[in-house]
Parts: sequence; C-alpha cells; structure tokens
Amino acid sequence: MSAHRGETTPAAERGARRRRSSGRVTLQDVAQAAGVSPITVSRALRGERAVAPDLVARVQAAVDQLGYVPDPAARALASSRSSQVAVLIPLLSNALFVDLLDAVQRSLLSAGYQTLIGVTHYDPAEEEALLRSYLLHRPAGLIVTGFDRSPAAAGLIASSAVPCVHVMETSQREGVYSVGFSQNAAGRAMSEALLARGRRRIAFAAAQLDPRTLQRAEGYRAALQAAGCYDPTLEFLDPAPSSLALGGALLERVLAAAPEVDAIFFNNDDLAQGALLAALRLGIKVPERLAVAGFNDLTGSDQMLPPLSTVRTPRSEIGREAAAMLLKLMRGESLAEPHRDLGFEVLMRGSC
Amino acid sequence: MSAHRGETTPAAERGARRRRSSGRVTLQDVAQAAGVSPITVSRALRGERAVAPDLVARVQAAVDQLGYVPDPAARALASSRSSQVAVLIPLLSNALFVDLLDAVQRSLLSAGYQTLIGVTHYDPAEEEALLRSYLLHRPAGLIVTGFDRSPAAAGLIASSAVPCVHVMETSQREGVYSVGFSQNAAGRAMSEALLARGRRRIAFAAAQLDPRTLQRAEGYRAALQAAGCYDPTLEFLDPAPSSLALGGALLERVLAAAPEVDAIFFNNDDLAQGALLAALRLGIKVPERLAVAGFNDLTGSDQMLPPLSTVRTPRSEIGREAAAMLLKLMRGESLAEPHRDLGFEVLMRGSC
DNA sequence: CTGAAAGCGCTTACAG
DNA sequence: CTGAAAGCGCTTACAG
Repeated sequence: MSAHRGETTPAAERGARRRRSSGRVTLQDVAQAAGVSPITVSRALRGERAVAPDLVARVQAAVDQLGYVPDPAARALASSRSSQVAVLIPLLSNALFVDLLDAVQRSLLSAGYQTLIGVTHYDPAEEEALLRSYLLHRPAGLIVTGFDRSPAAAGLIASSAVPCVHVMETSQREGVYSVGFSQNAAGRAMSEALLARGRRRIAFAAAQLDPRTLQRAEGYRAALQAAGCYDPTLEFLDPAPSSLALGGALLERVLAAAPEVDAIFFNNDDLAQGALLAALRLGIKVPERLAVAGFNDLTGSDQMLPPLSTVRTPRSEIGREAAAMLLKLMRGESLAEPHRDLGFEVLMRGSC
Repeated sequence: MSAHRGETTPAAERGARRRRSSGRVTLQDVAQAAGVSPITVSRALRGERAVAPDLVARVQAAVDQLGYVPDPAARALASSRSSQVAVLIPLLSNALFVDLLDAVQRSLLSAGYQTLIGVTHYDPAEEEALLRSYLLHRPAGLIVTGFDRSPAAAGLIASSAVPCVHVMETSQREGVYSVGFSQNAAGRAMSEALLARGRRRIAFAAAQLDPRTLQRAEGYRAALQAAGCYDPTLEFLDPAPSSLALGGALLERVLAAAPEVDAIFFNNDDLAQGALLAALRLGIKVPERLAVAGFNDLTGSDQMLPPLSTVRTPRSEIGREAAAMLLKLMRGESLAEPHRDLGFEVLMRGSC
C-alpha cells in the first residue's frame, strides 16, 4: 500500500517523490504514528461513533506532532459532502447584502466551513446556472435570498437534499427554512409613521423592483388605503438599478409629476440619500416642505442633512442566525423554529 | 468494477442505490456510452494531448446525451488542483474591495473557476490562517491584496507553488506578479493638484492606516516638501476604521488643531463625504474657506454638495486584469509583463 | 469499540 | 493516438 512511500524521502524534501505522493501528511501517516487503523483516526477526528479515550489521545498527539490536516477534496469525494457552503445573493453593490454576507462568512468560518459566493444580479437564469454549478461541488449547505426563483432552481435545491436556509423574507412554507423579517410589515410601518406625522400625500419611489421591494410597496399601499390616502399616481417604480444619482432624479420626477406631495418613501437608503442631497441642491426644505424616508439604514444615513429617517433591517443578525440554523441542519439536527422573524425598527430621524 | 452499478436503477430514480453510487453520471458512464476508455474521455474533455477527432465527437455526443459534468472533488483529488481561486481582501465594508471582487468573480466564473473569498480585516494573523486553510483546498490560483504580510504568509504562498497575483500596488519584485497602481504617485498627484490651485496649508487626514494609506501619505509629504509647504503637525492619522462619521469628526479635529488650514486631503472618499456633510452642518464653505479632497471615487461622491474632488482608482480594471493574468498562469503560460500599472486619474470636481 | 476491504470519480505515469 | 493499472486521501458499509 505504502510501498512507494517507503522509498520516498520525507515530505518536506521537495521534488524527491517517486510516484504520485503529494508530500502531504495523510491519515495513513497519522494512523501509523499512533499505532491504530486509519478508520479509527478518521472516527477520532470527526467524533463520529465512540472511540476509546486513550486512542483518541494517541491520535490527537500524532496529529499535532505531524501537523496533519484532512484533505477537503478526499473527504468530499468519499463522503459526498464538502466543507463549503454556497451563498447566493442578488448583488454585491448593495451594502445590505455585503453586511449579510460578512456575518454569514464569519459565523461559518469559525465553524470550519468555507463560503462560496454567487451573485445572481436578480436574474433567475443566472441563479439557476450558479445553483447548478455550485451543487456539483457537493456543498454542505446552501443559503439563498428570498423565495422567488424559477421552478427549475427551486427543484434543484429540493432534489439536491442539501440543507438550505432562505434569507431576508418570512414564510410559513412547510419543509423549508427561513430567517428574515416581513418586508410588507416594514413597508407598512414606515408608511404609518409618516401618516402619524400628518403626511397625507405620500409618494412611494422605488428602483430595481425586486420581489422584496414590491412587498414593501404592498405594505405602503395597505397603510395608505387604510388611511384613505392611497393614490396610485403617487407610485414611482423604476426598474433601473438603485443609486444615489437615481434617487436625486426620482425626487425631481416626483415633484414634477405631483407638486403637492408632502412625503416620499424611498425603497432603499441610497435613493433617499441621493434625494436628500438633491433637495439640498434645489433648496427644497426637508422635512418642512417635504418629508423623506428611506429603507435599510445603510451607512451614512445618520450623517445626512437632515439625518435620514429609515427602517433599520437586521441583516447582520439574519446572517448570523442563518449560519446558526444551517450549522444545525448540517449536523443533522432538526430546527425547533423552521421560520424566524427577526423584525425591524422604524427609525425616525430628522428627515420626516 | 461497475458491478454494483449494474444492480442499480437509473440515476434519476432516487434512493434506489445499493452500495455507494451517488447517482451521479460519471466518466465511466460516458466512456461506456461512447465506446471508448475513460482516459480517452478525460483527455477529450480537457483537450490534453491529441485525441482523434471522431472520438472527440463521440465523447461529446455521449456527454451531451447523458448530461455529464465532471466531479470537482474527484478531479481535485486526482490532479492536486481544484477549480477554485482564493481571493484575499482586507475588508468587505470598503466598496473599493467589493468592486475589485465583483470584477474578479465575473471574469473567473466565465472561465469556469469558483471564487473563495477570504476577509483578513487587515490582520496579518488572520491572513496567515486563511491562507493556510485555503491552500489545503488546492486552489488553482490565488489573488492577494498588496505586498505587506507576515514572512510566514509570504512563505506559504511561495512554497505552495500556486499561481498568485498581487493586487492594488505596483512592484518590481522578481518572481511575483502584480497589477495595480502607484499609491504613492496617486497621493502625490492629488497633493500637487491642490497646490496648483493655490492651497498652501494642506492637511492629510487618514483612517485605518493600512500600508496603502501610508504610501499615499508619503506621496503627500513628497509633494508638500517639494513645494516647501510641508508641516508635520498637519498630518492627522487615526487607526480607527474608516467611516462617514469619522470623516466628520476628523474635519472638526483638523479645524480645531489648525484653524488656518485651507485644504484637507482625506485618504478615502467615505471620510471626505462625511467631512463634506459636516461642513454643510457647520456652515463651513467648501471650497471657498476650505478645499476637501478624497480618494477612490466611491459611489455618491459625484452627488455630494459640492461634488467631491477625488482620485479615481481602477479597481474593476485591476480585478479583470488580475483574473486575466491568473488565467494565463494557471494554464502554465508565462506573462510578458509580470507587473502592470493601471494608473489613476485625478478628478477635480467642485470641492477644491 | 475497532478494523479489513472496497469504493468515491477522476488523472497520472507507463506502455505500446 | 489509445489504454490497463494504479493511485489521489479519505469514508462507507459490513463484520466482529
């Protein structure tokens, strides 16, 4: 078995290998040093099935002495499961998802998992292709954004049997796991806060128009309808990507189309920040003449002039919780709460 | 060999597997369908060594018909090389690195490589640990930020023999590859632009104090010294992480310590944006009373009031070029230019 | 609680 | 240009 090894010089000595030895310290080496069989080493290391304490100690000593680290590729091939978790997010250019990712990555890394990031650009076809490609890598787990995806993509997830957590939205679906908050309720809450401050002609301005943005729009609609203030001509939905510049443009567009508007609720803080800056430029008094509200509480919103009122969304907490849930699922444990709602917070600062 | 396969129902039929068959379509299956040996399939697929055209066609037909996709884990184990590229960046919270990452990821993905992202938090120990962990995954390539790292980390890269490209800085080092721009020259160029507009009491305000920030500080020093305007008390270096809020605080700190300052050069746009906002709040006229300059041209800088003067840095181009260089190295090709300087652009907008 | 055998799905190293 | 054999470094499935 290890005949060719016997003829080889120590691993450290480069280029001296005969056949295909990679110079790596293997399970075999550890087993030999500890005087046990390879399977025992494997079991001792993974904590799978009980191994006699003294053997575990001997294995551990050999591992430390030789500096052994398991080979992820061999492990993946033999067990059909890698130590990688694939995370699919729509965009890297929205700080929201970067915060989410950062939290996921930190939690997973400390548990020994690597993160494979896939950016879907809000494109179902791209998501499907990424899923197909990542699933080949036998990921140990999967984190995906929201529930809207092609039937084919959903089918890939389901049939892969890879543990999967859905993030950013809430759900009651059976057999799936999720952590997030109600986008609809958040949209409604901010709208109600605006109404509570006496605003009546409230516009809703949004970009990107992804599923979660539309859910927030529904919350806005519900709140305004309940207050008898709903006017469909006050919805400004632009499918273009979100940006500060677009926020400024939307402000002008809203004011041109509906000069009597007394508040604008933007679906993301970058738009609202851009609008605030544009208002400054145009000499439009905020909040006296016009209230401006955003969403997500991105960095800088508290530094605006006036500070931006917005909805704080718990993306870091969502990332941490998603990782925690996934870790349990990957261990084969069941989840007491398959769906977690982490809520949100309406932050009224100076702009409303 | 495939005895247990013979007893198995088709791959699609779930749970029907006997021994360890994963239900996956394998090289074997393709070989059998095409009527050739597995090695021939392997070679036909990888384009390694010439294979008779008609065999290639038969193999391709079988692949298409069976929907075969190579198993990355098996490939990595057998060849000691995976289809993953590890990218090490300091932070995810700086848009600069997100842009870089996005570009790298796109280029690599279209070439069939996955990206493994490691966030070092500017900590040499973290970088070393990440390197150690990622190297175990037999990455096909490596992209790291800058040249400042622990000797141990540098040693890991060198002895791994994994192709590696260094990004964000320029260098003349032998045997390594890099793509970036001169941070020093960029710092100097903006300082000279400020001098050219008649500013004389120019402060340098920086956060994080990473190697590249300090290189920009040197460029600033050189420019001011050459103009006979250098005053060491006008350097405000804060090791805290960069943020809009810190930018505002730094503005106040500079003005309190040196009221006669007529310009502040911030080492990153988020600081400068925060300073601009604080100036608005404090009623400090920009650029009349005080010129404000930033670095990197991050999103929103052109929307500021007044628009922020800054240095546009080509991080997306760096990402694309790094990926292109790495792709060549991974193919075993040599690089005509081991070091690429992509330059920068001083952008004078309204704030100076 | 421990182990000998076989296998995961590819590629390398030798031959011809 | 093509192939039979062995191997990459682990874990699964069976036994005891």
